[in-house]
Amino acid sequence: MDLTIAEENYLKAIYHLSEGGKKSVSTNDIAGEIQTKPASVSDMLRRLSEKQVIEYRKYYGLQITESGKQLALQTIRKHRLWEVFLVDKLQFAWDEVHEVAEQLEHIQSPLLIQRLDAFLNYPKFDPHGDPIPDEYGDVRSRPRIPLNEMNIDQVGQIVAVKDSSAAFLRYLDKVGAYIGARIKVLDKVEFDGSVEILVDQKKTLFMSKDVASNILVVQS
Amino acid sequence: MDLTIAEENYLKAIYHLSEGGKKSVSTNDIAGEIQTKPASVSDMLRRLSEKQVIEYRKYYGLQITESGKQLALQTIRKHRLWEVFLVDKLQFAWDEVHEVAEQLEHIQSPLLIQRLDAFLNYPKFDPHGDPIPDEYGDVRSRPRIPLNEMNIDQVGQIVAVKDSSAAFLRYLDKVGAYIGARIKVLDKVEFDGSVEILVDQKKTLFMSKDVASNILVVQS
DNA sequence: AAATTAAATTAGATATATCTAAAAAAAATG
DNA sequence: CATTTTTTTTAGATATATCTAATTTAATTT
Ligand SMILES: [Mn+2]
Ligand SMILES: [Mn+2]
Ligand SMILES: [Mn+2]
Ligand SMILES: [Mn+2]
Repeated sequence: MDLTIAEENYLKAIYHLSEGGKKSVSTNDIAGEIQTKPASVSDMLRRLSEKQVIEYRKYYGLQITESGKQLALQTIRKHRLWEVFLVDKLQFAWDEVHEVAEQLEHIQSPLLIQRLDAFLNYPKFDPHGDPIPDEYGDVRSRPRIPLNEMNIDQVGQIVAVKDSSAAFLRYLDKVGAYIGARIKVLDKVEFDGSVEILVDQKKTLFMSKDVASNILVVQS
Repeated sequence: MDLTIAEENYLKAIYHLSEGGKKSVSTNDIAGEIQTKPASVSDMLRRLSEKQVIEYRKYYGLQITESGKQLALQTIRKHRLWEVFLVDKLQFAWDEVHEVAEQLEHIQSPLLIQRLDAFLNYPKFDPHGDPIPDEYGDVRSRPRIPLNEMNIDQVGQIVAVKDSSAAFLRYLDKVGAYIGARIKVLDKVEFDGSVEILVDQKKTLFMSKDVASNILVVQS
């Protein structure tokens, strides 16, 4: 029982919103996530429910089913593998890959994904630091916290970004914050939550709380 | 003015049928080529005509326009580049690539194709020996003839296949006829048009006229 | 608790893409 | 050249996916 491209996009959005720590996923949330109107979402929820990838009671809410979760994870797996391909093999910048991966993730061919995975040397994370689910849908996720939650003098390493928009990623390129960079918190401003960090033991950076909260780190 | 995936598939079929040396392309031909019903074709011809990629008069026939030809060539370019990628980089066999390339050819990203072309080292031919149009739609086609039109004692090289079906390609694999192989015609049977050839100066092969007519060679 | 506001769904429309069955036009046949 | 056959198109139906506007349900406020 296959999903259409639209259904895959909706299901992926639902999965992301579900995992995003929100108690319940609303019709408006989904509409916001995939740039569509709530009326269209209601319609799609009915269809996804018929295909048993979500459980849905009108006006109450929805829950992704186990099979829905597996399908979403496979689409995410494909999306992230293609992103690695674009960056590692075709020299795309990390802010240029999203739209193309959004298309490539819908290509149907198990053999293709298996071979692509091998060709890329079984990567565990995509260019934005997000984990790549394996073929069984297992995700090995590292414990990671937003940079703004670190305390003064603590050290760590940037491992991912929460916001993958081109604007944010280009800003990070510009200031020299990249995945893998070692950082130390030099100062935190109580008033607005902004932070000052040392990158790679040589460069000092100021950033707003908003920016810092979209940078994910592992402490060391 | 963009085409949908279905429109791209129809236009590609029309282009192939037009180039195939046929004087005129019929509704039934198109239906046969893309596995659909003539009624659906009529409907699509009206739409392609509105988008000015074909000139179409009901019951009379159709002609692909210059802009239609360019669009078809770009889709063909993408299809063949992806085929090269699948075979050269992901170790697909030449009989496994068509279905996947049929999907990949519709991915929209000029940058992707430009980078893919460079990554593959600007290949001129796909795994079936078909020429890859350049980004301006120019095709450098070699003069090539069906193997069954060669005469006894003539020598040449296999450069392409006319039929790219998995069944035919697997047969060629089995008997050891591959693109690039040097051949010599040892014998031709007048009665049924079958031929006997020597491959790479060591292996002798018998093949029916039907098989030979689907193998394209350059004489040397 | 009634009234208001917000969220979600339904109704009805449009666009794409396909099909079967019927009708129309063109081609082939005697 | 009239008749039959084939080809092509149209009519009408179905499925997907989206929208706006109207309605319904739930949540919030007074
Ligand atoms: Mn997508
Ligand atoms: Mn990513
Ligand atoms: Mn295709
Ligand atoms: Mn090919």
